[in-house]
Amino acid sequence: MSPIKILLADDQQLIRDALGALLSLQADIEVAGSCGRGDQVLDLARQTQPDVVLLDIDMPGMDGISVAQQLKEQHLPCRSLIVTTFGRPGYLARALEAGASGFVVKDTPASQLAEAIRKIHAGLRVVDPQLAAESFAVGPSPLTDREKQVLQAAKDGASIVTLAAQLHLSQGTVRNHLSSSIAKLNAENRYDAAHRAEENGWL
Amino acid sequence: MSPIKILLADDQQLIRDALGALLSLQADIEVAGSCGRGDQVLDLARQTQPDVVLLDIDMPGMDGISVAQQLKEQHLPCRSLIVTTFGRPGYLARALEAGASGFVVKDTPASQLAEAIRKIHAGLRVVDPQLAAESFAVGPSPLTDREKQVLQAAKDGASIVTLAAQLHLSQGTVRNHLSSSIAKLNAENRYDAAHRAEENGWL
DNA sequence: TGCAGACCGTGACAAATGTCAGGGGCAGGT
DNA sequence: ACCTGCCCCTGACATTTGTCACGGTCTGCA
Repeated sequence: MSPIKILLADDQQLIRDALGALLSLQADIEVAGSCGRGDQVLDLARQTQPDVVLLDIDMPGMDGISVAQQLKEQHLPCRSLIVTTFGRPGYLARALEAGASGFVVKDTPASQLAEAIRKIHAGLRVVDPQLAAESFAVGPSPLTDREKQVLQAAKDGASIVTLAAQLHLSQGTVRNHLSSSIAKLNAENRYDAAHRAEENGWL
Repeated sequence: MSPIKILLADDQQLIRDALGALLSLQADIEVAGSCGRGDQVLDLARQTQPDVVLLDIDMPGMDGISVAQQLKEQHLPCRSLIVTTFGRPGYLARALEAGASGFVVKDTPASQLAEAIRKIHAGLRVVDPQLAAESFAVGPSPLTDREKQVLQAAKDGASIVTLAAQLHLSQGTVRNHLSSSIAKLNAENRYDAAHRAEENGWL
């Protein structure tokens, strides 16, 4: 039987190298390539024809979930597995919608990662069980697109005028969006709201 | 020559396992143990007597910098190397003050990590050059202890009354500390200030 | 066609926040 | 003994922010 060819995408080179070393120890897994930018994955996948692509979420160029979606849409003959630091419910939901075949956090034991890759290669789906439960408990995002945008922009501590300028909106509108976000998330203020939304992976 | 014995401390098990696999490939390096909590490192170091301890900063129980300090203070016969995701100038300064022998970010190539371990074992210091430059450019933290505390507490979006209660201070005092922090950091408001302070590793 | 929901904007109000000018206490250094 | 710097508190003030009520546009759906 030929080995499972995988591709590694993570923005930290040490992690790429380390995961590569780890997975190469498995007799039935072969690392076909790796890169540190989301927008390089597609080209690399076309060149190397991997069976499974391991994707981090936080990457420059393009985030891992979008990459999974692109791989799906462009009918690349591979499946994707999200491997991320942050077990945020919203990420899981979005990843599955985007067509990812699996979702594990970076805190799982190495043996389970290899197992996950095999399962995905076999056509199964793999989802971190604890995260799945959390995801159901939290439910879907209550935020509208605009609210997401303003929270996204507010997260770093910009003032209203800055936000309004950035989004080409009036100050009043920005404040209304923020106000409704705050209400929906039971937050104390917009920063609290941005914080909570981010924790759930809704940004 | 006997191999260099190392200890791995990182909160994410997959990273521990992967780094272990990676470093075990080096003929002159041997992984003596690993753990995921800062407050377990000391005991483990006493048991396993490693030459070099690789420490992540973000860990439950105790952060990696404090662990390095403890190792130093208790005269354990080992040196410590901080291996972190975040290349923040303030972290570097604090790590060196705490007695760490090296500081690298997680996106250095694997070969350099092994080299860093060898150098540290040989008694040299290893510091990410780019980060060192940044550290000089940024300079030391301008914040007083109290200012650090209030920014720390403000970071997650709590209101003033909540902050005041947490720190057992009056609201006016909290606002004064925040105000001076904002001024020192050229920030727009306290969240912006907290954000900037965190980017520099001053929290 | 009408309705609901999301979007954009305005204006007004109350509350929270940032700023400033004080005052006093307590440590460390000259 | 004096000064300086940091801490703690107070009170007053202007600005920012959060909330609300309102009117308008557009889209999708029944």
